[in-house]
Amino acid sequence: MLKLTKKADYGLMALKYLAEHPETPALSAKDIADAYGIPAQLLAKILQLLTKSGLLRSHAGMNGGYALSRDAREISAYEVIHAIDGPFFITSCTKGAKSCDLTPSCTIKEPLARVNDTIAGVLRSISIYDLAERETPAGRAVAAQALVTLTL
Amino acid sequence: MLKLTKKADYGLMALKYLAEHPETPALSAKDIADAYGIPAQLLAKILQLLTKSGLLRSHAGMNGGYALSRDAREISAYEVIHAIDGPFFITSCTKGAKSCDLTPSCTIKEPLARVNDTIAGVLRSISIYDLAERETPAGRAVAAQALVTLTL
DNA sequence: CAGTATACGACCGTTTCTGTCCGCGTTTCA
DNA sequence: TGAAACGCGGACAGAAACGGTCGTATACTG
Repeated sequence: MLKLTKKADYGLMALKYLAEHPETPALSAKDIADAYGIPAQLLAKILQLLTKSGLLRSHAGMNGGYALSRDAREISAYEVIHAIDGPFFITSCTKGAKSCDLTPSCTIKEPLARVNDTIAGVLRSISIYDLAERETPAGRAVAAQALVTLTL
Repeated sequence: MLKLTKKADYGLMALKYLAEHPETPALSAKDIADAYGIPAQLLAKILQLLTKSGLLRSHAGMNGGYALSRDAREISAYEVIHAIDGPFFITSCTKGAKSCDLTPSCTIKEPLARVNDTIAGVLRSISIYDLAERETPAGRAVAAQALVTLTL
């Protein structure tokens, strides 16, 4: 419940890794998988999803692999999660048009939809660059600050 | 992914329903289940969990049922979700002490933990009362405002 | 051509989720 | 006192999601 899938996790890790190696033209799925000790074939599929969503660019053949298609600052965690796990919904019901069938049941869904938007906003405010930042000096102020207002 | 379970949903709906009927001394699981058209036996178990967590008070026997143990304003959505689905974690790894086994893999977990806290904070700022509020005049200002600061 | 890499679909084992069943204890009321 | 209405709690089964693997086709490099 309210948990990222491992796929999304892996995807974020992979993008982070790519963001940390901007010098190399491309990194293969295996390279990244080895770096983190995650299943290579699974990672490959995740990277393919990210490629289809336009977050990565791929190149086959020797010395091929994947590279970020934009600056790490311009890729949000939300985009990554959305690309991998599909549309983002807190509730099981609120899936597009057809809500909870009949029954005026889900009067609760409306406020929860706002919560959903709030969380999505938080995720949107976080970029891969934010995740990739190495050392975080204790005394340092805020690197990224997301002001979110939840209005019920 | 990042989705509430139906149980949590049902739990929130049930508490909302109870909050909307403060006059009645107690409502049975069946009453609430019928009101929303959800499986009665399943709801019963959910309400039992909420009772064990101290959010509800139960009374057996005829005309028994459940009632809020505190004012609806004093029960947060977070408490409900936590009571039903257990500890709240965005990531699969961050479960207490033992993180992602070996490999310095999850350097990504640290920033995500903050996201986790942020979301938890949002959920904590929402009470059952907020959910239960009926009409929300379009022109009305904010009913509840949660200012959340995400610091990466 | 040989080697390396992505692309993509099929498949499977495990876990989690949802929902049901059943027997038990408790309270109320006739 | 006994039946009915209710909460309590374990066991369990079907369904779906998840995590991961395999095999094969395709694309690029040298």
